[in-house]
Amino acid sequence: MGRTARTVNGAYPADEQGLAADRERLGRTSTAERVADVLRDRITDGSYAPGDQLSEESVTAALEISRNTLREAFRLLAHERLLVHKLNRGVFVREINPHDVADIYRVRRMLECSAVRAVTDTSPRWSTGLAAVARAVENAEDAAKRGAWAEAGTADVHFHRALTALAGSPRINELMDLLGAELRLVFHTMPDVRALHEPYVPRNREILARLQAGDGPGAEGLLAAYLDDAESTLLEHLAAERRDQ
Amino acid sequence: MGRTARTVNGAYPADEQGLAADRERLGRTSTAERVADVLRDRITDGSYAPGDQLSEESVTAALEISRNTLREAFRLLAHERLLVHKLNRGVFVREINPHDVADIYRVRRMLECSAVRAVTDTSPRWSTGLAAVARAVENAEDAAKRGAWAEAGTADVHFHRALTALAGSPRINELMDLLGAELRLVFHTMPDVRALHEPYVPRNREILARLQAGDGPGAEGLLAAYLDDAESTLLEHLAAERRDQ
DNA sequence: GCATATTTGTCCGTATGTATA
DNA sequence: CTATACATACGGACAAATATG
Repeated sequence: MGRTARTVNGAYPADEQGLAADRERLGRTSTAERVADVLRDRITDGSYAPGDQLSEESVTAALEISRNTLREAFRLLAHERLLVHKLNRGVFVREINPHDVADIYRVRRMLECSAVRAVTDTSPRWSTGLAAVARAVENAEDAAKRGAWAEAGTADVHFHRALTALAGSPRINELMDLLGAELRLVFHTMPDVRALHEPYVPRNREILARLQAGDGPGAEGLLAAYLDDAESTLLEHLAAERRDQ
Repeated sequence: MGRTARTVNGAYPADEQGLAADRERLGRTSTAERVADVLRDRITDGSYAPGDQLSEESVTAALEISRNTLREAFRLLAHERLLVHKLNRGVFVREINPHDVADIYRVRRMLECSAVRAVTDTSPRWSTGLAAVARAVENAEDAAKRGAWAEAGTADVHFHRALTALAGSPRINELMDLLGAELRLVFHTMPDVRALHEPYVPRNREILARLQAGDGPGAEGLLAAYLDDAESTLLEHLAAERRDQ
């Protein structure tokens, strides 16, 4: 997750004028934001399942905070689409439906393909960005070798985030973080994480190779195929799960 | 603004499972959201200028609401990037800098060009979307004829929103709404709104014509040139304004 | 359908911490 | 350095909506 790159206010350092002053404040967060961090981890690691209600009373008791503070944290996570706020009923862990998955991949196709297509040569302009992509590929390969498929999934999210980061846009990076967090909600319901991630490890390596050769459009073709396949896999799984219930 | 299309929770109807139940709740909003609506209007119409602080005390007194409720509204608007939240200092109306403008246009180029390029024929698949684009063009032409340049600016925002809406993605639509609101913050500092909008009215008409002919790539070329020019104009204005101060 | 219990929505008062003149 | 103003966070209270029996 690129979340660590964000500052206290959710903005990226480049957005601010006073960089030095910003760095000084980097470690400081409000209680609500720290609470949101805790809850976000619980949600993305599956401790809270999609559809679960987070009652104000239980969470305030567990974390020893006031209701007002917790409600601010809820707002933050609702904006990240990890929680849904139902008026007078409370907040619930977001449930991703097939329509959401289709839209997430629609957006990813637009953003990732645009970013990758712009790579048209082997100039050093892309070198730092491609280094991040390469690191993600290596991490995925390493995790796959060790059979750590959850870790491979994380590396895969990093890989795609690094691809869109080639565009150099703070707003796009932030959006990709949100989409990645949403997708984790789905990944967590998948029974066989290995089958989900294994095929994509070598394909990511191929995409990287094209980019390193300065062939953005070629990489775009592979990437589009990748995204279509990944979307189909998730949608089939969701349909199967719905039949079971 | 496409804001009217959004439901209480900020999600689009298509995101939810129970559409009927959703419609029932469409009119209902929390106090915090109604407060956010009021403040949003005040910000986008310029009553609050960029950089202004919105102190909790003055706003709670004016609107007769509690600080807790106001703080929830602040969170909403901070997420829309209309306010910036500075820890222990309060909330301020967002000030857009050149770096922001460059990024906004970078994102717009990616989204709008992708959406437009996908139009490859004259099939009815695009007809409803293109009708919305056409309406925006007509509204802009009508406003220009009457010399209502602020209105023409609004129609221009609608035009571009309608272009990206061709992609059919709720998430992209929402993102464009946010970018549009941010851009209004800049538009409002421009001294000559006529010079800003007038040249683009006929260019929008041209883009529409290409799309109606099923020539998405052709429209994309015109659109890219449009966005480059608009970005340059805004950046030059911001630079000039900075010199004045 | 009704009455009750539970939970959220909203407000207030206050104590503490932080920034700025 | 002090004083002032303001934001942060807490806890209690009651109203309003919802869920449950």
